[in-house]
Amino acid sequence: MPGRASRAREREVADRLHSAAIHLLRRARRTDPLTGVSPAQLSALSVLMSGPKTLGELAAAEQVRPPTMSRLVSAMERGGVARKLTDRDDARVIRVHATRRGLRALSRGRAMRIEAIAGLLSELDPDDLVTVERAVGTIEKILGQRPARR
Amino acid sequence: MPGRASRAREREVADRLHSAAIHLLRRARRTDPLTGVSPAQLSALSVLMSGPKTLGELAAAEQVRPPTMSRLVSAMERGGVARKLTDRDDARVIRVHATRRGLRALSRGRAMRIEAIAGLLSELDPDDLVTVERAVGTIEKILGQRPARR
DNA sequence: TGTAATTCGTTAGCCTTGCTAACTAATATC
DNA sequence: GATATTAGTTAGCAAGGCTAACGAATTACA
Repeated sequence: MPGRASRAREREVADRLHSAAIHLLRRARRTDPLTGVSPAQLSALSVLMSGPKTLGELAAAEQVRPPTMSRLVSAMERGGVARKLTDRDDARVIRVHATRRGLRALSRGRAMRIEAIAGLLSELDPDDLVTVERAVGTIEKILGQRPARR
Repeated sequence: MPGRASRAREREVADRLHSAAIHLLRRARRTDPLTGVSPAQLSALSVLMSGPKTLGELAAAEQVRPPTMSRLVSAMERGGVARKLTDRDDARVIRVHATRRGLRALSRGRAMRIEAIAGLLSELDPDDLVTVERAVGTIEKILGQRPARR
């Protein structure tokens, strides 16, 4: 079990990781206005890609409150990228589906962000790319456990 | 010079890196409401930590437009975490200083975010931590070049 | 020197996306 | 059947992003 020296190391890495994540995302977001679909909608669509979700599930997946997701989904429906269907067994429940148009918008918008980041990564030599890839796997792992309540 | 196969690799890594950054920051931000200082202010303060900056420099460093930074700095001044001083040689220029109170708020708020991330990192074995550390260095490097115009 | 162009920052006004509080409607419980 | 719980919505607020349009100061140059 690690002691306090390693805790300081973790903090230092955490600090730099935090800052790198912020600046990386700012960079990636610069393409968003070109998509016609907002960042939050894009992110919700990426959750819906794997199939319909209830509004509550979607809010939880996106780590926002139900009212926020409610409004977002309504905007998505107006924009034609998602549809709300009432559950047939429980009339309180809303199932949210991505439309074909939504999925197309997703791949377009996402592609632009990814392309922006990939463009940065293309400046790396192969070893560094491997390092980044492994680190991402690691971060996915630690984010994956712990479900995330506030 | 890399060909198209490596471009596909870069895209795949970019995709996962993007998603990991989003989820990591969401996690880190959960402590923000406890600080009294907003995330954007915290981030600006961290730039000012290294010394005063003009408003334009600060906007560029934070990758936002001047009006956005103008408003943010005004709010920071109202909140007592920064001060605006007119440059003595060029009266168009505003130099922004962090106040002592701002620096204290920075270390408090930042510490909470960092602690949240460090907590995640503490689940890693030493090898994985080294990998993450190296990857962060790499990402800092590629973000550092290219000044960032839209 | 005096006019025109440029630069720095601000104001005004818009949009998106977070939140909480308070509500309605539907279902479950006792 | 009354009560409690659950799912979403509505209303209203704040933060933080943007563009367009502007004022003031400085620089360039005819």
